[in-house]
Amino acid sequence: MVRPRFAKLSATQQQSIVQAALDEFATRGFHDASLNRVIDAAGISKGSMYYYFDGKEDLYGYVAQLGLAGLFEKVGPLPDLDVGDADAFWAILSDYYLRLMRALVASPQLAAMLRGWANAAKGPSAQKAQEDLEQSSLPWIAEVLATGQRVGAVRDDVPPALLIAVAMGMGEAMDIWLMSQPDDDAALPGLIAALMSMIRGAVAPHDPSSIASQPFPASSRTTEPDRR
Amino acid sequence: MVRPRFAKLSATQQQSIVQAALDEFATRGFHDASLNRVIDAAGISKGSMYYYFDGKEDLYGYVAQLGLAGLFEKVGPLPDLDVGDADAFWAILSDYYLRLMRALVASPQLAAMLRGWANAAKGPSAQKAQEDLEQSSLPWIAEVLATGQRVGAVRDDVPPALLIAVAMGMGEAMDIWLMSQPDDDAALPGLIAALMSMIRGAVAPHDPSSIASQPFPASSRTTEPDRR
DNA sequence: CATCGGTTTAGACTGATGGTCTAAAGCGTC
DNA sequence: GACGCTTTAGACCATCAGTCTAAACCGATG
Repeated sequence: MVRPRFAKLSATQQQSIVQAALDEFATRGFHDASLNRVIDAAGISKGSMYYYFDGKEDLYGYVAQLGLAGLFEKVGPLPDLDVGDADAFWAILSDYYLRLMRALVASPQLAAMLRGWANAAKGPSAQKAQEDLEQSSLPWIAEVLATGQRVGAVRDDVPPALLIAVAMGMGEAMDIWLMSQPDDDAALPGLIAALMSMIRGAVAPHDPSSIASQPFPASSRTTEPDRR
Repeated sequence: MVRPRFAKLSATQQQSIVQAALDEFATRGFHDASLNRVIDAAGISKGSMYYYFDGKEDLYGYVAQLGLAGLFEKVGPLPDLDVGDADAFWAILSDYYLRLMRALVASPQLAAMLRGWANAAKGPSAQKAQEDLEQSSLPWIAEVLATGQRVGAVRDDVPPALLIAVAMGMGEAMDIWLMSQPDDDAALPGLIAALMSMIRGAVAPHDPSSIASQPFPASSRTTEPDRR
């Protein structure tokens, strides 16, 4: 944990450390960030750094938490969701999420830092390996989705890249969850069925009357076609 | 890329290297795996290792791809999905996924290795920092889900832990996708709406007649209640 | 003012990492 | 047997996160 001593530092000194850490973590991700560089940039000695923080993770945690706290302060607390029916629930949640993301987009450094925790954390180098691995599964998924759209099993009101990203996110979460379950072979089919019903729910076309979602604006279909 | 020279090695020597790498990566995750240990375990010299592989990521990529190839060989290719209506599409996909996960569960080392790429990769140490970070958001999400269930906005036929895992996976994917988009403030509301409609689709109760999902077996509700 | 004691800083040091490099050994071919 | 390419060995490098000791600082007390 952050040592309480840190709070006793002068505001400017606190900020120079936090800023140095933010810069480093945001640009290089957690894994490739160098504590030594942070120390240099902050203009303190190694001894001082370890006097204030338990280590790299501790520093990251502190800075991230600080950033998040600022974010939530800007956005305010989550409104009470228990005020009406399901539609009201989703409307409130949607609005809050929008405000949150707007605030996050407004602080690119924090965004980069948070994004980098699990992902860009694998620095520029290790990312290549993952890309290679994903490259083999990505066309696969894309094709499945395309087929799904053809047979009317998959919605087409959302940019395909987003559909793929979310589907992969779901898949990853499910895989990890499944792998962390006791391998009860008998329970597996039920679990898989539940998982697929969730994916289906997310990805299947919706009855427009039951879900009042405004149509997706075609303008922002400029979704990094270069990324492949 | 794996140097072609590697293929010229004797099968036993190839296997000793692959096995050593698999052991190391599976037990310690990518990040905490030590190439030096793999080299020792495989009984080769550093020079040889770097003569056959470009580096750590390369080795990981090769071993992972090898494992995946074996998996898909066992399971067979994805059947043609374009054979009927949406229901057929989902039925085929669901069945294939089930077979895939069964095969994966049957090879725990490969499972551990893949799981460890992004997640357990952060060794025992770094995990704590992430837990701390998630700890603050997890109860938050859990509460939102609970409220959602109360107002009928969230399904309750799936273990809450799974619901949370998948919802967080979706959220993470969306956040990263959103952050990687050009910040077109005007397009944001439309995007968020699309995202929320996907989450809603995944997480909302389904009309049982439209989605023939077998009810979730209450037996396997033993989903690590200790993890909190 | 002097001394004492806790707090803070400095930075040398440790053991480890992934990766590089050079020199030698192996070995097939002429 | 000698040449020349392939393969191996392992010393070496920069860098990393983290430890540790000794000095500097500084307020309180005599």
